[in-house]
Amino acid sequence: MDAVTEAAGGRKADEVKSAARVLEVLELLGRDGARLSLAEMASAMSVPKSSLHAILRTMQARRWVDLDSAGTRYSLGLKALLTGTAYLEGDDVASLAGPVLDTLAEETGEAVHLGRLDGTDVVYLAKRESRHALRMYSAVGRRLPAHATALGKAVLSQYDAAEVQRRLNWPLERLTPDTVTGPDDLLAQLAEARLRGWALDDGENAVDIRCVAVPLGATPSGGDALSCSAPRSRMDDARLEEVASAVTGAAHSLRTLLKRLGQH
Amino acid sequence: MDAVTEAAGGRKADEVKSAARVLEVLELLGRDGARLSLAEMASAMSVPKSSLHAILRTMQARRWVDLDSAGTRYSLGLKALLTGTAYLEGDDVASLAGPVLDTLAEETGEAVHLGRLDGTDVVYLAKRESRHALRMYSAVGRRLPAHATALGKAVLSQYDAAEVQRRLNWPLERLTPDTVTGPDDLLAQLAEARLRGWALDDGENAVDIRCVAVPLGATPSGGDALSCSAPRSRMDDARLEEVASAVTGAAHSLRTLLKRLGQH
DNA sequence: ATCGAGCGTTCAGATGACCGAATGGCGTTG
DNA sequence: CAACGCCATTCGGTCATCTGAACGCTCGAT
Repeated sequence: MDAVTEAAGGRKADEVKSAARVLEVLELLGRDGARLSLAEMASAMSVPKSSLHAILRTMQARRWVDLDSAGTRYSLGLKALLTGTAYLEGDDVASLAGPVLDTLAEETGEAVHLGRLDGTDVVYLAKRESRHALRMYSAVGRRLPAHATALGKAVLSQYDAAEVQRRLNWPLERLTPDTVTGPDDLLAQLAEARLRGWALDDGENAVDIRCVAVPLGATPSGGDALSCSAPRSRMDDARLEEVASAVTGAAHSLRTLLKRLGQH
Repeated sequence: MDAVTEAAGGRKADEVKSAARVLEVLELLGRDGARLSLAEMASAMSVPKSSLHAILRTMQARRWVDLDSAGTRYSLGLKALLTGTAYLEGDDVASLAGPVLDTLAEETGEAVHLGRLDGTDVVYLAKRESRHALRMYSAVGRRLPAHATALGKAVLSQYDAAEVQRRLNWPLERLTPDTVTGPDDLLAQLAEARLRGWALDDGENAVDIRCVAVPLGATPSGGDALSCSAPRSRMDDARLEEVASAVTGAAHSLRTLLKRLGQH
């Protein structure tokens, strides 16, 4: 029955306007690295300046946004730091993953990640850096399109074709020349991943980066997966298999820890 | 000129009610590790259930809070993860501190922190873990009273007595038997820290933990400091001096990096 | 089975927020 | 030196949110 609200190209139904705006401000400042003026934000959000002004005053008073000394540029405040880390501490999967990621990072020597599917994106929940000098960039909280990452494909491989069709926005966004964009290609890759037990990203998200991921199965909060990424120069096909089995082992350990937790 | 707003023992001036409530929800879920029901939150915040209900619906639709499968317990959502890390990425001090902390952690082998004063609290902006098995607990985003931490005292030692009196809430909260609570004791410690160049926390915040901190001087966003913490068993007076000089060196490096950045 | 306590949810009236235009301050341009 | 552009900020009328009480529901206890 919620189709009614979404139909007619309409606004969201019963939303509290200023509540939604607060969240939109946080998302805006979080995305663009901050440093925006009131006028810039108002136009970006299509909200009257005067309305946004009152909201920003409230947020500033509570230290959720900072105003620079000139009084003209807003950025995220210190209170914003609290929520991110608190989310991770309150999450069973993320907090149990620590030791597993440590082990996996040590075994492989490469960058390893815990990711979670959120809509059409994958969000990094935790990471361990590669010990090599040549590193890939990543950050906890960062989002990447699910269809272009091993993590995303690992999670999606647990769903059936109809579910995948429903969840993603077609056509898929292209990030590199190798990004898969059509449903047929993606579904074929997912089927392969399902059989094999792990998903592959071969330069589909960042050129020259190969990445292997294994889904964690039914976790309370949607779909999680573990991955290991490295530059192609350190990840030939043979090495890929090695890494995949290490990641599979780590995923198995984490699943075991989660089961144990579930039984109190 | 910001004294005007704080003066007059001010009631909340023009706050947008639902905006303030959104932030309060995030703070509440962030503090208590989440898992709260609507009724619990409503009573904790002294807000009618029905009002909070609409706000939580809005937050849930945007994935800033999650509702468990039973539909009765709220926790932080995935969007909350974005702001915390974005704050750190947008902050010059925090992003330059990485390598400096790495070096300091390697030199000392103990837990090292970058902290920032926020009101009467110190917030951890970054940390590196001790390499010993016996570790102290800490987390980025976590808050501790400034007067009971080396980080807080390091920052406060840069202000004069009147400023310190004004900034803190007297009497100071007692966390351990050794916490200083009176103005005279604290001001004496701050004067000592100013002369010596580093501040000390000797079990005033957590029993058996000793911590050394050095202020970073005038940073754009208030007061920052670097610290190194260890259990008393690994931190006798001689070791304290050693560690203090390592932290001082690290603080100097970081100040140099910041100056260089300031000159483009 | 019956009751009751707790939960999330709904609704119509009262209150407070939102909006657009107008104001005053500041740095930059002609 | 003056005029402009851009900025944050204020103010009263209109409308949407907030409110408190009532509802249906799922539990656990009687």
